[in-house]
Amino acid sequence: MKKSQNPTESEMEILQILWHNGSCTVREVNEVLSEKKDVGYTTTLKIMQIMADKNIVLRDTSSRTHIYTAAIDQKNTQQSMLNKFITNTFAGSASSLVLQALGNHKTNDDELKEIKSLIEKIEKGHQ
Amino acid sequence: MKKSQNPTESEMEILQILWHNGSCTVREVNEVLSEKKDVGYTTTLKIMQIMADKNIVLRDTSSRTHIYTAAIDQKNTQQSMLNKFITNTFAGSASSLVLQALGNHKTNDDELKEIKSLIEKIEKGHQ
DNA sequence: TTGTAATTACGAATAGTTTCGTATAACATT
DNA sequence: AATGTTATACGAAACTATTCGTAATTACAA
Repeated sequence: MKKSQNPTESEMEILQILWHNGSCTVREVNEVLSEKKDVGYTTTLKIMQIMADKNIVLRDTSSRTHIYTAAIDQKNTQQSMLNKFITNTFAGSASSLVLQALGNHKTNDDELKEIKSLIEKIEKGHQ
Repeated sequence: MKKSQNPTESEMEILQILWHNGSCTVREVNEVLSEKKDVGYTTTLKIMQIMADKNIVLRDTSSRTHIYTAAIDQKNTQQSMLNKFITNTFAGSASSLVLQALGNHKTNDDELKEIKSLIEKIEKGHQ
């Protein structure tokens, strides 16, 4: 078994689509991708083939049109990338990342509520 | 004016040192870097030269031993990288990033306090 | 002034990513 | 069967990042 690395940027774009839509064909993924950026069909195909080689996605080849499915978990992947990002960009300080993230993005009341209740849970743990 | 790109991973490692220590020579940076990972002097030198080309750092060449200083602001850089990261990895949702970051990292009471007071400020803004 | 050590400059090897052109195969339509 | 359409496979080109060996330069000391 190969060491599972973090996905590249292009691979993440495709993973977002697969996580959101479930199983997809290359054409479906490429159509969503094309809304945001100029990308050729064979480019998307190639990246998805590479992802299949890396076991980032599963590929059902039983019919001519292959069906791709994310093979790695969204939360786990995000967590692993977040850890690396905090180390690399915020010198390991999760809280300074949180402060910047909250300070510069619009957050609705429900989300704030959720964050507050998580903080309270953490504070209880600190007692 | 050139389009300012985000620093690469290796460049970020060096920037962290410059932000923390102020102006440094290549040797100083390389010594700090060597504590964490195996890296040759000329490798560090090369990256810092590239950074000077990109205007990520300033270089004082008046004496033989060049002195490097970060030329980009820490907060701005972190913010720009954070925005990209949220888009790419968290599908644009800052709050889900915050939840994951708080949930999986140790945060001390002072930091939690700071985060709470920021949330209150945001809530006031929402009224 | 000559040698030694430290520093910078240069360039090349490697690896990984991204992109896409072309070839091939499967299928559909007439 | 012939033709056109759609899909995958293959491979190469371009680009970026990383790493480091070697050469050239400079400074200082003996």
